[in-house]
Amino acid sequence: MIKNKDLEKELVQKGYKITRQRKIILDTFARLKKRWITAQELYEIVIEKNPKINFSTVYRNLDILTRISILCKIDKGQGVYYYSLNNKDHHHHLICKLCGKTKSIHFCPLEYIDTENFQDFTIVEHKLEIYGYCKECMKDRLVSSGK
Amino acid sequence: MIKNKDLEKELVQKGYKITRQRKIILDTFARLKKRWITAQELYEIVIEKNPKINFSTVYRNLDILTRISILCKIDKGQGVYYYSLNNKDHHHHLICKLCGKTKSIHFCPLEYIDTENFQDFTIVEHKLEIYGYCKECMKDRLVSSGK
DNA sequence: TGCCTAAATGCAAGTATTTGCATTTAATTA
DNA sequence: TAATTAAATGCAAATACTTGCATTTAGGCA
Ligand SMILES: [Mn+2]
Ligand SMILES: [Mn+2]
Ligand SMILES: [Zn+2]
Ligand SMILES: [Zn+2]
Repeated sequence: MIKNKDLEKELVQKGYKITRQRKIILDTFARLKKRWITAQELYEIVIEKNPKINFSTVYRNLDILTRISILCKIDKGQGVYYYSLNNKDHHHHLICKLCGKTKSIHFCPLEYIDTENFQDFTIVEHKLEIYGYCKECMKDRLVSSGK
Repeated sequence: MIKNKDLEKELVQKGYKITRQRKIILDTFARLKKRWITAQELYEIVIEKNPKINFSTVYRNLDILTRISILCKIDKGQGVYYYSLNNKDHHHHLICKLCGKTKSIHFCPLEYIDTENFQDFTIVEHKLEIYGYCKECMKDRLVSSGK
């Protein structure tokens, strides 16, 4: 169970203020657990509790929460970003190009890369996303292509 | 030397038409060699030769050329995409967060991933980008932080 | 060469996200 | 508790990119 109180503590500790808007946003993600939502979907949930919250406040909070790793932000290839509570452990994603389903993988390329070859480049971040078809969607593809 | 005639041949072979607009775009990338440019920069070069070419034509062509791997598209983290002629070999990028310089690397995570573990997921694409600081920018950072 | 048609373009409107700036507010301190 | 102030918010405009639809055009064929 993810407690929004813990998330608030983390924010305070990093010097951010706990605003009414931010509380609602954190609370929403805590209740959604690991479900992925878009900025638009978050906005719609959030205005139920505070009808005058602004879209740019939503975006600014998504940005901060992502940068401090409370949220995870992914591009499912649909022209919109998806957000959800981040796992504590470092991971990447498999993303189904058809249904958008995602799966975390604990493989990380940085463990395999020969960083000795990059003395002249200091790595600070990386992004790996793997796209394809999940089992179910692959089945559908085979069927519709006449097996 | 990259010849735009070769690029045109590739397009024809894949069933695309060679329009006046497309010729100018291909020619521009061929002449720029491996320099990275944004859609805006391309548009500005291209209207010199045909002042009535439309921005959406530029975007649509960038999209097609990227999808068929004639161009490579990267996110340097500045809120705009950069495009350049693609290498023929599969590669990924190191991107400097300060000056935007990029370096191709021929390391690919898919060679290290244990695909046996993903029988239930069919991989068709992947995206790896590594961000950090290049030698020069790292030097500047060390200096400005008081060595 | 002229006709035909699918593909490409132009244009205008739409979408997702970001930003500048004036105002409000959370949290610190007196 | 009231005063202070940096951070956060609201609002409106900007940016980067995409899309629908009417029109044009490349390239195949008679
Ligand atoms: Mn994640
Ligand atoms: Mn590349
Ligand atoms: Zn799927
Ligand atoms: Zn640099």
